[in-house]
Amino acid sequence: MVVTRFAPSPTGFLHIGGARTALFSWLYARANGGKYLLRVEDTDLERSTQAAVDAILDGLNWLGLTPDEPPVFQSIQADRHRQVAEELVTRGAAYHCPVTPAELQARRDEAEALRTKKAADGGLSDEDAQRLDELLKPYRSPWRDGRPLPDGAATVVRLRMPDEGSLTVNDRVQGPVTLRYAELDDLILLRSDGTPTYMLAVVVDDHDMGVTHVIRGDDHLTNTFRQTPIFQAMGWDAPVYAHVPMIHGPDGKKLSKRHGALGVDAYRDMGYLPEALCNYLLRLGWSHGDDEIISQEQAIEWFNLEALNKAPARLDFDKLNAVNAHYMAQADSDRLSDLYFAREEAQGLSETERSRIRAAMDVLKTRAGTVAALHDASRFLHEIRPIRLEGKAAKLLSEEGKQRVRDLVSRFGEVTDWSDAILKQVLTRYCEEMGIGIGKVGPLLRAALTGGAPAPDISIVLELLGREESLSRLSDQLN
RNA sequence: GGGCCCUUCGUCUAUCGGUUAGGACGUCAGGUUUUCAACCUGAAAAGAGGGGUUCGACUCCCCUAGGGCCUGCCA
Repeated sequence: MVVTRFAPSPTGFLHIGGARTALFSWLYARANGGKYLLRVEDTDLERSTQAAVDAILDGLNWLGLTPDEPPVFQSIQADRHRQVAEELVTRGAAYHCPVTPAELQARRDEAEALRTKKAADGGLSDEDAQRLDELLKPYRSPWRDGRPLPDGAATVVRLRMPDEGSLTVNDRVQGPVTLRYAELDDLILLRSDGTPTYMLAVVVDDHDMGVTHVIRGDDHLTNTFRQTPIFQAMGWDAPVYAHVPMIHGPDGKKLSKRHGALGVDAYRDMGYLPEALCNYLLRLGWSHGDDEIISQEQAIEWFNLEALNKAPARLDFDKLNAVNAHYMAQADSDRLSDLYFAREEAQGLSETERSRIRAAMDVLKTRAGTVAALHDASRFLHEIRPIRLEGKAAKLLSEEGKQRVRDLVSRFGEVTDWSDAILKQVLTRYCEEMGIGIGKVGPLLRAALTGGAPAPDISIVLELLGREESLSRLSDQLN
């Protein structure tokens, strides 16, 4: 059975890139009748927070990407990880190494110094060049071949990376990728305090959880070559890998807070619908012919790893907005009303306003691109009497203008079926009888009815406002 | 520095050796029109550069340029 997982580290919110890989993992599991799991990679206890865990769970929940089983917390598996590390040592695939972080840092510093020297002087003495060469090679501890450990020294456990040969991984997105083992260090499996590192923990957990397909950002592509040898040394089957390209900002640079590296909660706050965000994210780097609007059912049916692109994609808010506008128009009106009323800017609304908005939602949702935009789109339904006309609108209210409003108030007053279609008839008939274009009264009515706020067709505004409110707003202008 | 990955309209993408290189968002023009939208019609807009392979390359190969990732006792 196919088992996928999403494995965020809880050091911040669930960002858009994470949401996308979660979506892909979820879809792949669904498409193959498999299971989708969540593992919280909290091995770095310093930086992991409960708030971040909550934010990630929240975000996934909002998007509908809830895991099929309760989340696994990596930190509580530490004993198991240690046990595997020791097993690796007894198998000869790993070894204890007493070299300290300070010594390692000194190495890097020396290399850096040599490099700056090279850049500055345009060259290096043979001796220095050789030294730099040595320093730049992937790390191999002097203890890898059984040199006796100093008494009482704290050690890390390092993986013994082969010196010869290479590894080819058949990535489902990237295709076959080959790397020579000599390019990789003897990476650390267990820190000197006995805690497992990420490289060890992912491998053990992916194995223990029965993960068959790892779908993750391509920033992990090289890590695959660090992890596969661990699977091999333990005699475990490595999962199938699919490294998906990362998302870039609109400027093509790495995502930063300025442009989109926000938590998915920020997208919710901006008024995007989860299904719209999912649709947009799905189309970012993945395609199914010319299809743009893809339902969840279709996505599950169509999703495949091979159709994923290898190039990074840029975030495009215009397109996201367009997709969202589509889903807004399709969405259930009561649901949208509830979403809007839950927002901060809707807190001051009166009961009357709320019920007007709810009743108007069928119309409003086709005009607002986001839940947030519902606010402006519904402003004309607020209790804004008496409306004061200013500037151009006030000038429209000449004696002639007043007479027309008076005429219309009386004609509208006779309407028994207060519906948009009838009201429109009344209005056009009046214009015909008076021999004027609708342009003569339209702007005036609109101003009197909405106070200049964006609003739908006049007849629809009349219907949404209701007979009493409409007539009152118009009559207000006659005094 | 080294290794690996990437490169079609402004953006997301289709194309899997033979197409007028298609669609979507955005842009522009026109239409509709009582505001703002929406909507309708139309237009402009692309194979990074250079070499090959081939009867024929966006598509396959190589080089260059540009971008990204990894190179941590972070994940």
